[in-house]
Amino acid sequence: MRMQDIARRLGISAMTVSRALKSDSSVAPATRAAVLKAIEELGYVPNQIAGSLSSSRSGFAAILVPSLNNPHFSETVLALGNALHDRTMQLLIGNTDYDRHKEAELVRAFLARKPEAIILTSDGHDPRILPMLAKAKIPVIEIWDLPARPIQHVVGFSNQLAMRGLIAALIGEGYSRITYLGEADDADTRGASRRLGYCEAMAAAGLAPRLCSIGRPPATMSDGERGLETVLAAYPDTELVACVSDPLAFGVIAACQRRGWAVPGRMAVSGFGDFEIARIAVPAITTVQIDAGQIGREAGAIIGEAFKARRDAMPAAIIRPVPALPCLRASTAKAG
Amino acid sequence: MRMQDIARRLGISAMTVSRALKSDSSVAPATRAAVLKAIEELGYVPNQIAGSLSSSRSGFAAILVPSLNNPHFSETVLALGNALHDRTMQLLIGNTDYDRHKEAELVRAFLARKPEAIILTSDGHDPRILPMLAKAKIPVIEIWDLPARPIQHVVGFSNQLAMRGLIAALIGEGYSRITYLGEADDADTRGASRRLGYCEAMAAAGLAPRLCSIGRPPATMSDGERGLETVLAAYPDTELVACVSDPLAFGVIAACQRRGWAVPGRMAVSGFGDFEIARIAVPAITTVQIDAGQIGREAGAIIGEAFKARRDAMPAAIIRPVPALPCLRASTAKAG
DNA sequence: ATTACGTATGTTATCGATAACATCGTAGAC
DNA sequence: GTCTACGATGTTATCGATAACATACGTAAT
Repeated sequence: MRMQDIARRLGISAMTVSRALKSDSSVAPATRAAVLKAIEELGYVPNQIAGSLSSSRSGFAAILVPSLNNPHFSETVLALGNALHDRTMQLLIGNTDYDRHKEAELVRAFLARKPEAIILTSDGHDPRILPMLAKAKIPVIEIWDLPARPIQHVVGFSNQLAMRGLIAALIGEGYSRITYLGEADDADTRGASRRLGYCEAMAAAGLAPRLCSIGRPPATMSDGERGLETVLAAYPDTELVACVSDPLAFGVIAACQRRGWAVPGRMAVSGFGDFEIARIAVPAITTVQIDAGQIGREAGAIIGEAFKARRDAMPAAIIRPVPALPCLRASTAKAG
Repeated sequence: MRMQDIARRLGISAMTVSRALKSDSSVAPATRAAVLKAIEELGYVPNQIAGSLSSSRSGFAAILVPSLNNPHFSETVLALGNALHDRTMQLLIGNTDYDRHKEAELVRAFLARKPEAIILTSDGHDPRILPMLAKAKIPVIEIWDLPARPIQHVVGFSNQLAMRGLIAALIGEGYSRITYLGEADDADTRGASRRLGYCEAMAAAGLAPRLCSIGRPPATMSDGERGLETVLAAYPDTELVACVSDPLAFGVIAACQRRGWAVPGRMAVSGFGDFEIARIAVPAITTVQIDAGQIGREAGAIIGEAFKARRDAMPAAIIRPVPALPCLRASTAKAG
């Protein structure tokens, strides 16, 4: 069924049907009512593929996340989806699985569908995507970090500074034998940034870095449970395990509790991200607070601004930092 | 840039370029190599919108989930995405937010993009989507439950039977003052099914149901933390809180621990779904085991079968049950 | 009364790839 | 050596909506 069929049925032209479906175009109220009624009765669903080809507006934006399973990214995706919904745009979601090659493949596949904007989460990209993105001439937004050399717009924070701040605060609390537990793979440069931040904070306090790693990202609760062994094998005198993320920290805490070790007391643990679990867990987990939803909303706002700017010309790159502050909780409390 | 441009550059026709990009069509190896080289050099990305309109194959499937934030659904989505990737299909993801109206809106919006299959997660649908789905003439797969009146294909399990089985097992362990904690809103009929299963198991044991509810779905850890109060206010003698999901159960356990109550011992808690947290938490949480990934993979397989069947005609509805068995863990262990 | 303009609608061309059909050459069969 | 068949490629029509332009009519301004 095509617009043509609706039109013929009403003795009007397809163009009028098309116009009746756009709220801003001029159609007599009676005509519009008749069209909508016919569409409803016939259960007609317009073919947006044809519409997109003709109008060269696809009506969606694409977002690539490293892991949909990560509640943080899904919260960002959700918030962005809602923001776009208000602009009657849909969101196409891609999962890169922390893999640059897969990301490049997805970028190509998505660009083939002509998104009106694209949001990238990982910051270390396959260099081949840059020319493709440039040619696409659409807003590109990198989120969840502050890349050294941004492609275009950015909404994020410095993972390095954030982790450095957290570790510095913990050193301030009196900890010194702090061991870092994170991913081995440098493909996740957010993880690498955090590790670097840890090293800097240690160095600033005159302490040697103590690094341990689980496998490749994402860092899961199960990784944390196993990770405690790794940490103790390498640095038996560890008094605080600084984890690359909250779920990993939760796993470490669980492993401690299984051994009958008090957290804090026998062992302190910190995370990163302020996942829900960090607030609910007993003990509550010291972490770095990030508002994942805000990142999504800001990205949505930038898309809106970019479209407005395109009309007025002058699409300047927007760098929008979001806060990422240490939040000390029970898991690293010093025995009072 | 169009295929035409690539073609002209090589002195061939656009059709040959098109063919060079399909691996199964007959093109001279030298020609194909030249085309691929030119495409690479020019950074050409085919316009799939035009391709879809022409070939009437959009190359993607759509899935609607109630909540992307729920790690279970995101695992299903992930597994399905991988399964489809092998068929060079992409996955368009929609979030219904446990809202039938929103679901209907998304179904319409997705169908406008002509997906080649559609997967629905919630089982209580807005009746208006049925004619639209029927007209679309594509495979429809309902997942995560066994609907009383399936639209077409199904991959899932009976939430009602699963919860009944779990509660029966717990009654078998010697519990009787079991209070159910779940969502209030009937829009989430999976939750309603589980509640019903609980009621049946209690009735079968001659016990009166003890129902408490948090707000509308999804049930979060925070809801669980608050939920303990609700339970104790209504049924102060509760010895086991049976929760609609694992995160909720975790919240209840955390609330108990904050009060200094031993779990189990002073209070037992069960969940549903076998989320990672159920295995890692201390104590590990008694739950119903579901393989969320398997549901996604099976759905992917059904899409494959449906396409094969379409060629051979005869698209019979496939009902594929997946296991959902009680798994008793420490959180409901009786003091030995 | 006439011009001008705006609203409601129709007509035609177009978006870019691909299906379907047409053509040409050449390798192998007899 | 001629015929057949198929592999490689070109040509044309098409998918369905919409942009752009065209038309017709009515109303307000002069």
